[in-house]
Amino acid sequence: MREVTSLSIATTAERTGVSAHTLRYYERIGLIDPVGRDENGRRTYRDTDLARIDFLRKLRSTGMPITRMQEYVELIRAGESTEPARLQLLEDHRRRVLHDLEHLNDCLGAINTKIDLYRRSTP
Amino acid sequence: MREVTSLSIATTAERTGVSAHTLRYYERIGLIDPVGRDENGRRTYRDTDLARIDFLRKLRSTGMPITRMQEYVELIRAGESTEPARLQLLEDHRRRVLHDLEHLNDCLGAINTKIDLYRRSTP
DNA sequence: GCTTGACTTCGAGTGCGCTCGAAGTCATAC
DNA sequence: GTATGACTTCGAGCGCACTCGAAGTCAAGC
Repeated sequence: MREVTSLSIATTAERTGVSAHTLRYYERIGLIDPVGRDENGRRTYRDTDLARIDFLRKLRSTGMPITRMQEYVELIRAGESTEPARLQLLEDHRRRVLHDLEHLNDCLGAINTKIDLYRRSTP
Repeated sequence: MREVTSLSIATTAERTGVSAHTLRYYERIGLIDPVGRDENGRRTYRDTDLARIDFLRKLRSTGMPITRMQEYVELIRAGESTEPARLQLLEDHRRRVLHDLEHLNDCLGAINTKIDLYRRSTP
């Protein structure tokens, strides 16, 4: 038996780390294109869907707001001509991520300093 | 004229990047010890208050929940004997920050890959 | 002496991103 | 045939961390 390319919402939830509730929500708000359905009307997810979800998850978990993500997928739907705009959007987001990395590192420094302080006073 | 060590809430807000509303909120929920007051009952912040606020801000902006921060300041209030517990709390948080840094870097890679892809197809 | 504006308290409101629950359908297992 | 359990839709609810607004006080400027 081969690996099937069509997964249930439960399996998709498990594999992507996005709850079934959230998967439906993402579809509802247009973040995910309507996925396929089986003969019983149940959602079926393909590898390409999974890939999309994974990437969206990465955008989300790096702090991109839902509305921004909606813009992004709108651009995808609008066709190839929007590639420069998509590039722009991702580059903007990358700047944000780089900034966050810097900030996190900065804060890490302060936390380390504090930890060292406690270590010295409580050996 | 020397730098005064006693700042208004507005100046403190400006210097720390925390709004006056939020400063009062933090005090209300016990994150900041009650600060001094001038003869008119207005809050006055000292350098030590600023330092505390700055550090709390760093904890907050690295994802520590308010409740956790409350635990931390409770430990400080409870005296020196809680230093090991504070150390523990900060070390736990550092682990979290390190994990987040890793995650952010990971996502950055995916974003970069996508950007490269768009750059290639839209030269 | 009145306006301005920065402050005070308090509780209520907001925005985001889920998260949940109710009520219903369907297919397989027993 | 009925129980189980995974799914469906839909709208409502939630938790977090602020954020705001109303109503009042006070001091300084004009």
